[in-house]
Amino acid sequence: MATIKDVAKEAGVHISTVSRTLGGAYYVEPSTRERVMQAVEKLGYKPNPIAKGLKEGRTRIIGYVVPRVNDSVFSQISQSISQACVERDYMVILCCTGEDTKIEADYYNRMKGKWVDGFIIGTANDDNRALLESLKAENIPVVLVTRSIENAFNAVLSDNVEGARQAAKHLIANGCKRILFLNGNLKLELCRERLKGYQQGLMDEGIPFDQSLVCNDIAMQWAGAISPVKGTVTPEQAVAHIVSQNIEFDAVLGITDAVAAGAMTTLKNHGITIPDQVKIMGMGDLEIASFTDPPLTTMHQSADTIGRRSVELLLEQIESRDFTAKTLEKLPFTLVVRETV
Amino acid sequence: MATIKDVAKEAGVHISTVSRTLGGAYYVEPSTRERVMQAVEKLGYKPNPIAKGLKEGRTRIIGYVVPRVNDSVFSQISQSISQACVERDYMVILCCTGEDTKIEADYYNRMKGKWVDGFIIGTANDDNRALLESLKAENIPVVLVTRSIENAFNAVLSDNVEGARQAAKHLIANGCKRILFLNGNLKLELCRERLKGYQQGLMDEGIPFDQSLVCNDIAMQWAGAISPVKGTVTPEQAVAHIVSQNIEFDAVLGITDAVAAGAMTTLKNHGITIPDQVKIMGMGDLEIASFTDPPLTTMHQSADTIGRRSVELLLEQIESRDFTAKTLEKLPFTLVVRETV
DNA sequence: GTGAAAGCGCTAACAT
DNA sequence: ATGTTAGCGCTTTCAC
Repeated sequence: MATIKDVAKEAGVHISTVSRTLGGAYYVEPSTRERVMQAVEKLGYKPNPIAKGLKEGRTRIIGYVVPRVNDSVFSQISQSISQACVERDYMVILCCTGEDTKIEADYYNRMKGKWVDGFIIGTANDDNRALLESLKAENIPVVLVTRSIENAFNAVLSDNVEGARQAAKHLIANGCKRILFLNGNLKLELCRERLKGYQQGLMDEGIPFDQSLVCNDIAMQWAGAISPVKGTVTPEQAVAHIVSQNIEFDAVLGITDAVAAGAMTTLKNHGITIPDQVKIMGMGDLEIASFTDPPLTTMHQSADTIGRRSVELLLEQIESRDFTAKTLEKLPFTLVVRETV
Repeated sequence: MATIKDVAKEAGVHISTVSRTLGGAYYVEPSTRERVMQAVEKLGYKPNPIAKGLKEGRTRIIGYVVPRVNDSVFSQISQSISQACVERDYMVILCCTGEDTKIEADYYNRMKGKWVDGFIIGTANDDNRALLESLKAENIPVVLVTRSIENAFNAVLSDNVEGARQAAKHLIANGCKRILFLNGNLKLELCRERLKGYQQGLMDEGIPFDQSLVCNDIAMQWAGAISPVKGTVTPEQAVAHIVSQNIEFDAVLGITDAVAAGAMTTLKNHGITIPDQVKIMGMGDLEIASFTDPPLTTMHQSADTIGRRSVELLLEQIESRDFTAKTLEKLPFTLVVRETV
């Protein structure tokens, strides 16, 4: 690897001249510049970003923290984050925490300061809030994705209340009156919000809320992707339980597509026809939604936009060196009608 | 952020003493060590890995290059790579190329040398071979995942020939004689190998190979994940075409689960029953395989193992500074019988 | 307009 | 056993 020294020698100038030539913001004699550029070309010189970062106190690296990338939503978001960063000449350092707060704490400790210029974080829940607060206290730029914590942090996510509300209303508009809501862990603001939206949808249409139609703590991801999280129930188990209790319902709203798909499987196994006897909706619109039978009607979440906006927001802060802004961007869901409603 | 200087001042020693205390391999007076450790604790000091890397010429970062992370296989592999690296105190820098060789070339140029200690690469195809060769020529440790290029590079991947062969044989064992093989782009060694395995399976069982039962250039991923790749056909289109041509077949082997699932949808739309009239198999055993109706019989690929082994192999090379080893690890597929065969 | 030199945080060879 | 110092590759201030 050629260094700045090699280039300087090759061009017969001092290293600082090379640095200035490449830095752009200085005037160098055109003929000198020419020679330098030729040397750069010849040696295939690329400035060493580590040395640069050490000097400048900036690295053009961002830290990206998620529970797991093999989650349909995060894999989509990761993709768009990666692309957005490539375009802007930033690097992404990935950390999958598996929702383990210790691993996460460790990562922040190692990365903050000199390693990364800021973080994009997809792990926000009630457990790691203190961690996030301490990042903020140290003035480290942070953008949350997919999840938020009150209005305390920059975040870009889907409008969960509104999305769930529209889902409920779509179901009701199609004649449903008793909608089973398969929810995740209420530690996640996301789950609390979707629950709220579900309730609002009911209320909008004058349908009474029935607590026995809400199941919490459903595993939100495909079971194969993760070792089962304790305190969690598969959608299949939940639906089987509900059915065995003879609780009446004419629709299922899954907090994610995976949940809806799981529910669908169990329903079909019980000989319940979809959408005739029970209608189903998911939220997310990810891969499986198009492969279930019948294909799943769901609320489409713009994962790409979430990813792209999060890096825009973060880099804006980093580059302006202004960490005071607090933006909460809520992107709309859109209804995708397939065949389960 | 506390630096080594701050710690030295706090402990009343020279910075090199701090460095030695932390480095471990040197003897320092226990009382001194004690004071240093207390200062470290008090200040929450973490060595700056950038400075360290600059000095040592190593970064404990590995570059991870994939076409896209929002691909079921790669998202699984990424997850296990990330975990394996966390355990070993390495960082992962992610680059999604979108199969764009220019982006890829750029990334290597920027990263190699001082940025990363080595690469894990999931993009190998006939187009970027020169790029990979040049990495090798520069003595940069590389491990290929999921794909290989002859035996020219370290690689860990599934045994594609054997996997496809077993799939074909399983179909034949279940009475199939005319197996439609929906293949991807032959630029990928992976596709060439699976084709070969398919043919071997046929041969093993004395079934004649019929070229008209092979479709190449099928899009291997879920269409929603990516903008359609040109020169590519969806499995749905391919099957519709075959059916319209009245080509007879009693089974479909999809090069991936997504392909098999797409085929299944089209068949069902044509009123063909599965598995009665046509049996279906995929390869990979990823999320969608459990959600199709009927659930897909497929060859399970151990994505986790691929990820974990690839980092083990890479770090072995990096840490031994011996880049001459050439390991080609082929992991077995295992048959997962569900309901489409 | 360009060269010299300091310094970013750290490690390792060399003194003491 | 510990302090001193050079140097990793780069940017930037200061001279000339």
